[in-house]
Amino acid sequence: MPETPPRPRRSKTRAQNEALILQAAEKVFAEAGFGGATMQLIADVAGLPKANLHYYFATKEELYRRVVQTIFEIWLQAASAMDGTDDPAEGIGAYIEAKMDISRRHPNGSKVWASEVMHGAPVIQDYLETTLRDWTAGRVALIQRWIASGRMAPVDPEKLLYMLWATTQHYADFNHQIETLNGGHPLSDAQWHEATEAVKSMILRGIGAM
Amino acid sequence: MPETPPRPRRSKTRAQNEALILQAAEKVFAEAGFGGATMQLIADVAGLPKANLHYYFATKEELYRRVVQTIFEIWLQAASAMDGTDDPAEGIGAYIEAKMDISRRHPNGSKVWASEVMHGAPVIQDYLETTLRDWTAGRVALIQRWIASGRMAPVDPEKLLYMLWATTQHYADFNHQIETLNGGHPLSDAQWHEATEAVKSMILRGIGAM
DNA sequence: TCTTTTCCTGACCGTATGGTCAGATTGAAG
DNA sequence: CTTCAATCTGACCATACGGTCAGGAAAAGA
Repeated sequence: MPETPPRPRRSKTRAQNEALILQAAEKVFAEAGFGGATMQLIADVAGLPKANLHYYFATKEELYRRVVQTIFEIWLQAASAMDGTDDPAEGIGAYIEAKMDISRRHPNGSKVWASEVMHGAPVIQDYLETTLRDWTAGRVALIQRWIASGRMAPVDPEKLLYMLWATTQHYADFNHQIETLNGGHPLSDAQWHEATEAVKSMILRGIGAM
Repeated sequence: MPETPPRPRRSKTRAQNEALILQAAEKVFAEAGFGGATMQLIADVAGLPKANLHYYFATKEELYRRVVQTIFEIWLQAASAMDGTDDPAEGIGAYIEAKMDISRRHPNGSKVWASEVMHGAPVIQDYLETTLRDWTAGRVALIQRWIASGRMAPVDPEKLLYMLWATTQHYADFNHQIETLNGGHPLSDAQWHEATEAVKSMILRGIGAM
């Protein structure tokens, strides 16, 4: 009974097509919402027949679930940016930079995540109650240690986390509004840098970590 | 040719039913998104037959448009909170309080607004380009005057506005996530007050206005 | 009371959607 | 070449949706 011997067989095709479909699905779910998205449109964006989607993903719900999980994992990757330093300005600054970078590179993912949470998190409720709750508890403790050591002002750690999430994700979720107020143009490289620095300076000063 | 003589006739019924339908529609659009909402479900929530909805609102789009417009007007009412003072701590503090209050009292409206913007603002694009753009320009000028007078640090006014919107609306749009991290319980009166004060203190200190 | 306008609603319709399936195609292993 | 599992897809189906409509009920004015 071999563990994983000649498994792949022809599964390179599978991996490629799954990635293609997930990418198209993320875009369509972000632009139309779960209810407004159609399997036909996702198929068109992916350049595949609709029936082929159902070969890889049995139902629309399953495809959506995979999209949300992918986003959640990307989102958690930035979580480690806060670790590895005992300087709150450095840790939180790095976290802001990581999250702003995600907002820029994965705006669709951020929108799908926001939409999922706004609708009551029907798919990722268990993630919220386990992974996210644990992660949050750990960072709250970390921030409390920073406060105890006198490196930052005694702010409410949870409210600080909410402000970090809200402010950074706003640049992804509301990018259309920001573009409109920017004369209809997407933010340039320089403007993204300015925004990141502005968020960092306002928040770090706001928590007395500068 | 009288201007507006015995107009009302029996329109009290109309006003009542329109309000009833709009309230139900706001809830359903917030929980399911535009694509996921159905006229049947809105009708059930309102306690009316579906055909009756189409008597007052010809199409689903028209009903949605009215819901979004209602929210936008509520949203603009808080805009005046920034005026009437030459102290940024007072003006921005009042604005934060007003927006936090809206997040608490109209979470569904905030969600519909967020969803609309995330999907590219198909319905309220003209509002963004006129009313919102003008309002924003006015507040940017106000903030610049505060900065010039030395009452606050020289922050980027637009990025400050984005942070105000993001942070306050987060408590409405992501209230499900916040509730989950709060042990599954909605925020209490005291917790709402704490959150408002936390947001105020972090932001006001962040812009050097304390 | 009679008339007129508003309000109400069950039944119906065309369409689009998520999902299914039988059968064709492909390509690596033997 | 043959085999066989993996991949692909046009055609199809049941359902649910937004919207329509004819006609009834109710109230306001005369």
